[in-house]
Amino acid sequence: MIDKNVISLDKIKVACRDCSLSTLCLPMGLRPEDVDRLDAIVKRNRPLQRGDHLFRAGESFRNLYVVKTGAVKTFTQSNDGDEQVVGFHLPGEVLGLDAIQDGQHGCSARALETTAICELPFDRLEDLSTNIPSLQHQMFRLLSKEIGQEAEMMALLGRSTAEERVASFLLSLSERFKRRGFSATDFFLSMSRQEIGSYLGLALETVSRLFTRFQDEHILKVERKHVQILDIERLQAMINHNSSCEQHQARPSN
Amino acid sequence: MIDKNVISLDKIKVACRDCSLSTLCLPMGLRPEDVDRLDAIVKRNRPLQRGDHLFRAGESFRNLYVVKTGAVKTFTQSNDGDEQVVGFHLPGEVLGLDAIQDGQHGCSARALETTAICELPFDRLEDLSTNIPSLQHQMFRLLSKEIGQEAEMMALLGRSTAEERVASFLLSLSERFKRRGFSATDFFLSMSRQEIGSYLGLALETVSRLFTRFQDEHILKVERKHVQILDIERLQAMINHNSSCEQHQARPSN
DNA sequence: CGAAATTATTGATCGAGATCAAAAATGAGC
DNA sequence: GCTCATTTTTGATCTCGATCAATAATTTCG
Repeated sequence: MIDKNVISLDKIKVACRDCSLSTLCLPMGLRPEDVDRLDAIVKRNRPLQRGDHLFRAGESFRNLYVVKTGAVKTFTQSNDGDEQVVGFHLPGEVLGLDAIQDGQHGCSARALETTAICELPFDRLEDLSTNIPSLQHQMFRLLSKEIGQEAEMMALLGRSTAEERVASFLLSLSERFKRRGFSATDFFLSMSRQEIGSYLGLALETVSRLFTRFQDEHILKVERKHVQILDIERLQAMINHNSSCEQHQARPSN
Repeated sequence: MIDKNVISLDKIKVACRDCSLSTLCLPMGLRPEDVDRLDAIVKRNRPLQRGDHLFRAGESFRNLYVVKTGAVKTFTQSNDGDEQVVGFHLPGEVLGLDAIQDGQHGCSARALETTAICELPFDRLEDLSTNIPSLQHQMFRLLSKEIGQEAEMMALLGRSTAEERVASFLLSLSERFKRRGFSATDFFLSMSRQEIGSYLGLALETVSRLFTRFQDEHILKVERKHVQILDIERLQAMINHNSSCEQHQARPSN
């Protein structure tokens, strides 16, 4: 365990220029010298353990955070205690974008597993953006992408059946893992059924039942957190069949 | 009618510095000379009539648009024709933010009533942002605000009952009208029940029934598109006290 | 003006998914 | 190893809101 942490620490010290995520993350489209300037403001702390908070709702906003390895969930908490999951964040994805507006985090973030994070002081990032037009452009794109993705999620929650939601969720994970160099069809869920349900606006039992049904229909093989997608076309058919985005191709996003 | 248009045309020619929306819109926080620089890139065309498209999904992205007067809906269209409303946009609100990412509009926008628009060429806006740090900051805040609002909407769609959704919708409109100097308790809906339902993930009949029920309970007075809020506290109470933890409030549902 | 089209209301029925409940599987601590 | 807590699965029931259907109000247009 201690050894493992040491290895992790080594890995997270990788500079932006050498980071495998650079095509997913902010450095995309920047000149090498500008990547180095960005790298200079990035802080890399020791990894979070499962359950650790990255930030809490109400805390004042100082940094954007990029997941380097692992996974993070963001959530809001209602006054009676139960939480609403707002998003799951995989390596290369940025957290805290909603807090720029009023300088205060609107949701909490918590590691779903051991997770390495890059920390970007936002005021430094703003300064840098005025000096590096391509970084400013990249920032605009990043924020815009988030808006587009959330709009898609709103559409999903507003219109879709439980089946479509779960299919959509699995396909989203699949694509994201694929882009990060992992298997698109064989992966581990780092979140519970409860958390998936909360995110998709479903009861945890419904999520569980759909996993079972998809398995019975030979679309998936599910064993606890381990998911194998056996028939990805069937999953895609479920969301195309009855849903909005007609030409929802794998666009060169980001 | 022709007279009316002439008057409108006069009004929409108001420069940013003299615009009543400047505290809601991009100029917020800018020095007067920077507002003028922003004003210089703003195009103001003649108003849209009800039903006119501002842009269509798939069109290439050139401009951001700010509603000056009137109202606009954004929506996606499914292959089988029916549309999903993504948002309603009131004076001072910006459209097109989701399209920055890939240079292509992901949804269509259409006037709900006669509507005046300010058009901001995005490339010019980017250039200006590198030269005016406070404008860049304002842009980041604008995008961030959109992200936060969409996240709230996701939470609403993911967790709430029909009652909470409609209450939330009315309160949102109320607040937005108020900020724009209109009555917070007496206004006209520019969208149909169908469109409200689509936006809230409800059937139009459900929206209609809730309007009727709220009226029976003396919370609203609704007459077609004309809404008067009689008991705003009751509406607020509906969205504050959450679904799971039910108090002694005389409602059989949860 | 009246006919046709659109939009809103109201009623009746039905079903997807929530909720309640219990058992089974897994993991954590000792 | 055993105990306790958490997570997941599975079954039974219930309910909110969708859907179907008809009517009523409003707008559009000849």
